[in-house]
Amino acid sequence: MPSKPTPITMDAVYAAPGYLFRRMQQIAVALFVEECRAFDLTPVQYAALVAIHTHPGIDATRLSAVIAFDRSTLGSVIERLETKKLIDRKPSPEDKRVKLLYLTRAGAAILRDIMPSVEKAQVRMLQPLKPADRKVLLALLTQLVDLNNESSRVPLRAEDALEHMGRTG
Amino acid sequence: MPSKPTPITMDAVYAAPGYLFRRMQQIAVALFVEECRAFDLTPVQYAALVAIHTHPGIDATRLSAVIAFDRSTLGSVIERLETKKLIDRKPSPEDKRVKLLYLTRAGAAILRDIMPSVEKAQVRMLQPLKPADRKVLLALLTQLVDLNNESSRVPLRAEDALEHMGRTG
DNA sequence: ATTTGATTGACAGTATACTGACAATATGAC
DNA sequence: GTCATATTGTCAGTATACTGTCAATCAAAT
Repeated sequence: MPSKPTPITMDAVYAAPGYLFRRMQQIAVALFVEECRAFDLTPVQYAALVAIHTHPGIDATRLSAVIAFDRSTLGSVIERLETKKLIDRKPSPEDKRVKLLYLTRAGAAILRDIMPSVEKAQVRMLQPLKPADRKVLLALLTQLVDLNNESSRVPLRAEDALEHMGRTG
Repeated sequence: MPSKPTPITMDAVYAAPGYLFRRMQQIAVALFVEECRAFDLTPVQYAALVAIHTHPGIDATRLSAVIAFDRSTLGSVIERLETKKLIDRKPSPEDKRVKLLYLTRAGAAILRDIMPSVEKAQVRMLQPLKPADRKVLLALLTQLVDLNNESSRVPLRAEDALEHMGRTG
């Protein structure tokens, strides 16, 4: 027999995981921006800086794999970081297509200084839950993101994305 | 004594709730778009259609409160829905500033037809988890979004947002 | 060596998001 | 009735996201 049609109600929207993830993401960004206002860095820019810090001399394509951000989007992010003089872009001697990314002194400094604020924002996101529940949510969310990795447009390719990079960096 | 500085590693980024929420939101959108490709509707457009369906004659400001979307953003969303002839915008007889929103026949039809695909996408998002874990995650996420409501730029104001609407709609 | 195919960074186009501002309009105080 | 204030929709500006395309370049096959 045919299954009954889903009722069209706002409650169905409010209870949909997709809606909840969207809301939570917006809340997360709002808290991050609020805590880090003094540094004028967005969550994306912050993640890019961390990745360049831990992988000096990475190129844009590999950076996009390491933080799972869209390659096209990353272009403008990198441009903004360069304008703010937080990173340097140097042409690769081995591959004329590639531009290698490095933190400037200012970039390394802002990254060091922003950490406590970033921490505060991350704590605030889960603060309303009981400590035990925070752990459960975080564990399940980590699992879910990992298991859904291939469903995203830009799957995360953490360290293995760097296998083919030069050994000099 | 001073607390030790947070180490700057990618693992810290990968484990940060804000990063996980961003990833999961991107995955959720990708799955929604994939399942609903035939209807050419985004998650945001879908939510707006549902809200207009359940609140015919709502105006843009109240719509933004009911689905917790930014008022500025909603302007272009409404415009796109109008271009697709899924909604009508009629001036309010009571308030010359206000434009009231209604589903067209095509809008009501697409909403009815898209429901199974939306359902499928929502199921797929949590599919990788064990059934019991899905419930736990959804419950905690619902709680967290609710408790963080005031931290978002556009807090959700569900039904009470409609208290001051005309009784005619 | 030349051709084929893949990769890199860039760009154009669309769609959320948020900030801050604005004119038109409505509401309340007086 | 008038003035101060608030609200509505709109717009400009910035920042992700994703799609698709492109020239330059590289790598691999022959």
